[in-house]
Amino acid sequence: MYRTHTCGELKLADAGATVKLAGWVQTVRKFGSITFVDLRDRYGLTQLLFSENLNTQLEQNPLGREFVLTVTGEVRERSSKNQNIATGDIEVLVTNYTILNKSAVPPFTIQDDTDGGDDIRMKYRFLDLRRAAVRKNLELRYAVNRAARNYLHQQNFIDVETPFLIKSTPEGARDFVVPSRMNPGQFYALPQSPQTFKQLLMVSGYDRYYQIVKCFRDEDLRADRQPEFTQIDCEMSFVEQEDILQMFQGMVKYIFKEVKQIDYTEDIERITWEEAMWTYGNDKPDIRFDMQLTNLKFPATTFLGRVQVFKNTEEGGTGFKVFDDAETVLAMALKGGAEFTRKQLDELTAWVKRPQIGMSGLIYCRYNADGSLKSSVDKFFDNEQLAEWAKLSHAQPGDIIFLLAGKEERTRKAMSELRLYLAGEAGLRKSSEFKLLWVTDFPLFEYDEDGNRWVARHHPFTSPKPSDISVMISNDPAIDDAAKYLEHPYAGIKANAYDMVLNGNEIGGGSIRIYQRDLQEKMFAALAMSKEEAQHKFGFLLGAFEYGAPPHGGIAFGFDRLCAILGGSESIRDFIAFPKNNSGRDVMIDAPSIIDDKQFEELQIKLNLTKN
RNA sequence: GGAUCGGUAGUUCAGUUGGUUAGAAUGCCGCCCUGUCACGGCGGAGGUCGCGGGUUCGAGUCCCGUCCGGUCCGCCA
Repeated sequence: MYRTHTCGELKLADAGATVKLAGWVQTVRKFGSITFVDLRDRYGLTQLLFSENLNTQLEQNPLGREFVLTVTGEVRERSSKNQNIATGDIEVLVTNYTILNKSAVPPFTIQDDTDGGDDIRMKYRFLDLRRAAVRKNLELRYAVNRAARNYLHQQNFIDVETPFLIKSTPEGARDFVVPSRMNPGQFYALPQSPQTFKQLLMVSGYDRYYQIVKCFRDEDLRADRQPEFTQIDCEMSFVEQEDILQMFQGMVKYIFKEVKQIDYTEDIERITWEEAMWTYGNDKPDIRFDMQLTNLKFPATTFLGRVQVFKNTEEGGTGFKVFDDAETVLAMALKGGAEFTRKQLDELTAWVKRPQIGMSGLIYCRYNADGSLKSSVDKFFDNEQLAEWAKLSHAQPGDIIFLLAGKEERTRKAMSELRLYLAGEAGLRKSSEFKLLWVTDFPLFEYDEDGNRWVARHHPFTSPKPSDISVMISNDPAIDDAAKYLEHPYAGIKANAYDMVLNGNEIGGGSIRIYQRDLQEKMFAALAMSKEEAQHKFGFLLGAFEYGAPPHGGIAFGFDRLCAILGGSESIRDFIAFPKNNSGRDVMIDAPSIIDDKQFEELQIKLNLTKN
């Protein structure tokens, strides 16, 4: 027997007991004739005391960091206790020890505040995973997994596994493909999500399905995006949007309670996509803080019924060319911002001019504590006009108002980024505070100017809002004049889709699906997919819809991202045991890699690299 | 595909205007130490400054290219 206890469980009450422990040497503190060793395992640290009778053995078999030991000894109360660790009241007086395995000197210290950088820690991830800080993240991940399963099980969901080797349907993200040896020249694709399979399970009558499942997308990575990632994938039959929202806000609240001991009792706010874009310039707004946008000018084609503050050029304009030429002008007040120095404002201006943001400038208007207004565009606007901006953007004395002008989409995005940046700087984005939000009523279609066709904003199985189904059925999707796509009836069709947003991150998204063959065919046609193409790619689904498909809908949560946010981190890599790096590589096992000629031969594949 | 930051001792980093033998901390090795827990004290070893080219009397430092890593834009139904 290697051990009777773990390194995290011995307490003062165990004093006098003879125990065996096994674990890794964290530190050796030699002290003349006695030696202290901190022994570590998954459960904690226990101090071992080697007294002088073991010195001969220690000289012959010295201990080093990360050596694997099993020790026998007596639990004793410490003469000087350590309040910082759970086992700090006791130590184990070692009578006998065995080195089970030696260790090379690790390239970085295996401690919470390690001296290792990301690069070296990823290369030696198996050592990094020994650190309590990383282990806690994986424990949190397991807790979220357990909570989700418990909740869904209680709600009568069944976990059904779906295949990983499926058919490529190049719609949306790029597929990872796998060559088939037995079918030369043909390829499987790895699923971007089990979407069609879970819909088929609905047709099969499994009316509540879930799976915590790997999904694969061959797209560029980010701190919060990996090529293989995990979703909590769910689908239900005989449901409307409201049923789904209730069921899954219940799940998220349950996870908060189980994992973070947070009672999220308040109602989860809801906002339509259009409202979100109008108010926050973003379809996944962070609502932990206010700082709403004020639309002073906007294209007449959108947000009908809203009043523009700035006149268009045809109507005389404002005299300020930047505003007159702009499609959109947005304003946003920042609390206490009147204190900003010229240097800070210059830095903010440089910040919005970065290519990633791409604005040509930042206009500000100080609302000083004494009530006076001072703007960077004073010569174009009088005090009365500045006062109106202040009023519309709900600025108070002591605040500053920022204005951005330009093309609608870019300006919205820029202001949204500025909002998040300023809030972050002001400490309004605390990782310990959680705020959920449902975003609903997304547009069903987006217009792809290059392809002169509609593309599905969510995916092609998303149903329109019930009230928009007739609009879709009775109109031809064809567009004659690309410039006037916004006037096409399809531009206004809303999807029966919803996203769950947590602290400005999309953690889940789903929709009520199409379950009638004719509507699904109309959708494929709208996406410029021929009948033959639709039959080739999705014939199995269209066929299944003819055999009694029930109304159904579902949602998928980004499991890694949810864990990261609950753990207070920006990066999902900290919550994945063996993540990929920026270029999609696993630097520990050095994958991907070249394969043997024999493998190419079996697959009847020849390389034809066109670059390098 | 693009932007940007970084690459110097095992590790994390500093390195001034281009100028003598490239430093610190930590880790590692040796000696000392019976109550430490970030132990302490003394001593020591450890460097192809990512790689290639260029400018220069002289390059860690400047220029060009390239590789690797981080972050972001595009992309991610």
